[in-house]
Amino acid sequence: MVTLKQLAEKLNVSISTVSKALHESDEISKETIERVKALAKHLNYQPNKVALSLKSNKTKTLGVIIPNILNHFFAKVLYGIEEEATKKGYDIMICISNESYVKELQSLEVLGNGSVDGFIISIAEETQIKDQTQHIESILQQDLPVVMFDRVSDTIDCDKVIIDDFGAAYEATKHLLQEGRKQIVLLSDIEELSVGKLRVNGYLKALEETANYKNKPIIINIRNNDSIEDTIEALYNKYPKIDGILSVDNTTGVVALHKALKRGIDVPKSLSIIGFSDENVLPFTEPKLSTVSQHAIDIGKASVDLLLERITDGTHKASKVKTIKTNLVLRGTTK
Amino acid sequence: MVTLKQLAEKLNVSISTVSKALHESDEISKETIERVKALAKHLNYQPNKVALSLKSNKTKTLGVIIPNILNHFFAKVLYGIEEEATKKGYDIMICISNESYVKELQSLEVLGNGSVDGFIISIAEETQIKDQTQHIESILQQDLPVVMFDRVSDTIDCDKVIIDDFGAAYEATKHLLQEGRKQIVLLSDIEELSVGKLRVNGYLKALEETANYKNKPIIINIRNNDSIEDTIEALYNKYPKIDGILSVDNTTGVVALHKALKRGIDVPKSLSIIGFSDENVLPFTEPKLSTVSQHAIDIGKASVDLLLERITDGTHKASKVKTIKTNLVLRGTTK
DNA sequence: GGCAAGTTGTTTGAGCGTGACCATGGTTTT
DNA sequence: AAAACCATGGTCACGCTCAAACAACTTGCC
Repeated sequence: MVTLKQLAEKLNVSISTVSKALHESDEISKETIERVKALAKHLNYQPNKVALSLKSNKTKTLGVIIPNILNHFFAKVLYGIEEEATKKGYDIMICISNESYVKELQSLEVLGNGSVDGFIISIAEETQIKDQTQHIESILQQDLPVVMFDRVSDTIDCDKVIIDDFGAAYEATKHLLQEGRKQIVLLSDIEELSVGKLRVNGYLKALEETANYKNKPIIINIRNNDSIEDTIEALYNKYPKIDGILSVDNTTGVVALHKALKRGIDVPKSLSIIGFSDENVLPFTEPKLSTVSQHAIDIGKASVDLLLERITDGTHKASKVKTIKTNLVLRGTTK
Repeated sequence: MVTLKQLAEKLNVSISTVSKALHESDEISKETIERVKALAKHLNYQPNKVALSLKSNKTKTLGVIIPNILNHFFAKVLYGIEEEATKKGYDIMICISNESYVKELQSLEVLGNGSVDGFIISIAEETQIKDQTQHIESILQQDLPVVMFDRVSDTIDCDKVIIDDFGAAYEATKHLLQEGRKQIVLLSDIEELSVGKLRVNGYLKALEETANYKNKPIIINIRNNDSIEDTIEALYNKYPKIDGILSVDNTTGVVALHKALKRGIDVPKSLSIIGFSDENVLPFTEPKLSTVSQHAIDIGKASVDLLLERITDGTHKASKVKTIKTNLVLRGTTK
């Protein structure tokens, strides 16, 4: 890399003259500025980012910790984060916790050594189950701002970006009820997560509120080692009268649709399905799956904006929680 | 952040004593080492990574530039990159080119200012179409090593990780021929990419070699704005006798399967389908899609290994090209 | 005309946090 | 007393920015 020193030597001026010239300081004569700039351009001088970071104690880099990059939701949030960060002149460093508490802890430690100006994190399943928060508190104590998204912890006081999981599931269930569905099942492979629980509550609330809904709520939790397909087959066998499905994750709804079609069930005439999937599954379904759209890109964007605000304004202000609106996109699997 | 200076002040010793003590130098007495270490631990001292980088001119960070994080193949490669880099003590900085040449160029420039020790890149579609390489050459000239994966450029001399796209498509086509298929269609939504072209060639070669294959090759290219579903419907209408499909991307195969089933075509009895999809689509298909497995995680891992080797050994050695083996995983959509 | 005061353009120096290297002063050994 | 050793301190450099100092002029004023 070309340095100021090298430019200075070639031009027979001091380092700071070069520095000031490149910043177009009015302390420097126009001719000198021209000479310096010409050479800098010719040699393709670029200010060394590491040196700037050391001097300013700012890295212009954000640390991002996500549980699983193979989950399309997180990939999409990451997309939003990258886009917004780049737009604002920030780089991002990525760690994937792989749903492991230890990996998450290590990632925070590694990036906490001055590598980043702040963190955006969605916590690992293990962290959420064990309700571990010390590692995040520790980062906050070092005055490094943290923004949590989607999977947040109530015990940590920091900025957060969430969707209204309760409301989204409530609204989706209400829609199924309005269609006149009499036996609505909730499918979930995210039982352990905060968002999973909130969505279940939204579903339950909607059913409770509906006086003429006679059946009991049916909640099917699919755990990591269970076969989604077998579980759903079993569901259809056990409840042949099922006429509504709310899938609160991004896989089970699609599988439920395929299995229903295979059984000759008429979707949406005799069975409505709503999922929390993303548009990426749409080419694979027919009729097209109706979904709760979570605006993952907006979640990423909002997380960056909150974090940058915090980086600029400091840690003294009260924490903000931003709720990204969801909307119910009715397609072919609902009436 | 706690610094050596702060420790030194509290302990009433010099900065260099603290530094040496933390490195367990034998110039320092055991008691002092103990005292220093105790305080360092108590205050959670961590060496400032930026200062180390400035001093050593090494960042222990790798720059990763991928065209599209929402593509499951790239997400999976990224997973492998992250895992291997972390294992080797490196961080990664991510840029998403979004298939745009300009964004790719900017990313290289931004991270090339001393932020990273090397790059792992899969070039954008636009870059590949325009055959732009100057920006990458420019990075190489700065002695920053570059490893290209999957979408590589023949005109650039650097380490590369590829799969044997030609061979994989050849082998898959051969399999369809061995099943006795008489009219095999190739589906692609990656016509413009080097890998897409190689896969087409593998398909063509296999057909050419087969003397008793009478039909002409049929290649259906689906461009960005085309509807995959409409194109495939049209295909089935135009060629009712089609009995084999090779999809060289990760979407069209699944769609072709669904459309075939809907038409009542018996898969795999009267139609075989092989895709280049990843396992993530399997829950959504029945019968399960037979695929060419690309070992994306291994590609990521190999890219990191090649890059670290290059970082350690310098840029003088001849470039390496590593080919990751594919294998044909026969599932339910082939006989 | 002479000299302080201002103007202009540049250089010097300090410091960000760290570790390599060299220096110092005190004690012990030969 | 010279040599060796020990524990610690001091200095420098990495590349950069910024305040302060400085040199060489030009003005202004009596």
